[in-house]
Amino acid sequence: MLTLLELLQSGGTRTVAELADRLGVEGRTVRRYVDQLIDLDVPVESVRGRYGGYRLAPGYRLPPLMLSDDEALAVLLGLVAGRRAGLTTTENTASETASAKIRRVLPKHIARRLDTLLEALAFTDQPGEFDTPDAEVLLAIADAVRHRRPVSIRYTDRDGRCSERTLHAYGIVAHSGRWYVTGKDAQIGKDRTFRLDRIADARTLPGSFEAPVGPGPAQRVVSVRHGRVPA
DNA sequence: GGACGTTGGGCCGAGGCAAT
DNA sequence: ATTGCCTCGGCCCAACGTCC
Repeated sequence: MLTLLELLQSGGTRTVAELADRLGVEGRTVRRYVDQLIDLDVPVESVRGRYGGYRLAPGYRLPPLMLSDDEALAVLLGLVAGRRAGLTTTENTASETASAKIRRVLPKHIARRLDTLLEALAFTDQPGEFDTPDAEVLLAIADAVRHRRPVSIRYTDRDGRCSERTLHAYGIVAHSGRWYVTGKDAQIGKDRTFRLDRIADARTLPGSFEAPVGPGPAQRVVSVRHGRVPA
C-alpha cells in the first residue's frame, strides 16, 4: 500500500494495469489497496473511461509514515494525555480521529497491550471540561509570534463583551488545560493575556514589533493569574 | 449511437498462517 | 492434523467516459 501511495504521489493519473505491473500484483489487488488507502482517508480519486485511472487529489503530499511499535504507542499515549489535559483544538475531534487512524493500523498484539494500559491508567487530576481553541486561530497567532508581526483578534471577554484588538503577541502558553496568548495590547500599550478559546478570529497585520525584554510568556501568564499584571 | 477502454464490485478457489 | 481467517488471483458483468 505504501509503494502504491508513493507511485500515486509521483503525479499524474495511472491505470490499474500500470500500477499492477509496477507493484508486481494483479489489478484486482491494486483496487483493493486503493480501497484500503481511501479507508485511511487518503484522497485517491478514480477517473473512469478512456485515459482514466487513479490519481491523488491535488495538494495531497503527506509522505508515507512508518512508525515502530514503540513510536506508535508513544504517539497514542501522547494524544490520550493531551486530550485529558485539555491541550487539544477544534473540540477534540482532530485528536480523536488521529488516534483512531493510528489505532486502526496497530499490530494486534500492540493494540491489546495498549488497551490493557489504558484500562489500568489513572490520572491524578479530575477531568476538566475545557473550551478548545480554534486551530486556525492558534496557528495564525503562532505565526505572528514567530515572525514578530502584529495580529488583529476578535475577542469576547468573560462578560460577553466583544472587541477588536491589535496584539503584539509574545508567546502561547498552555496552563491548567487552557491555552493563552500573552502580548502587548497595542491600543492601551499594556501587556495582556487572552484566552485562545475566546478569540473568534485572528489575522496577521503588516509591519513588525520589537521583542520584549524580561520574563517569558509563561511567567507573564502566571503573573496575570496572580493579579500582578492587568488582565 | 456504437465501440472501446476503464473502474466497481461480487463471487469463488487456492494458498499461507495462526490457533487449537 | 484440523479449523478458521485472511490475502490474493481469476473471472464475470455492470457502469461510466471518451472517441469516432
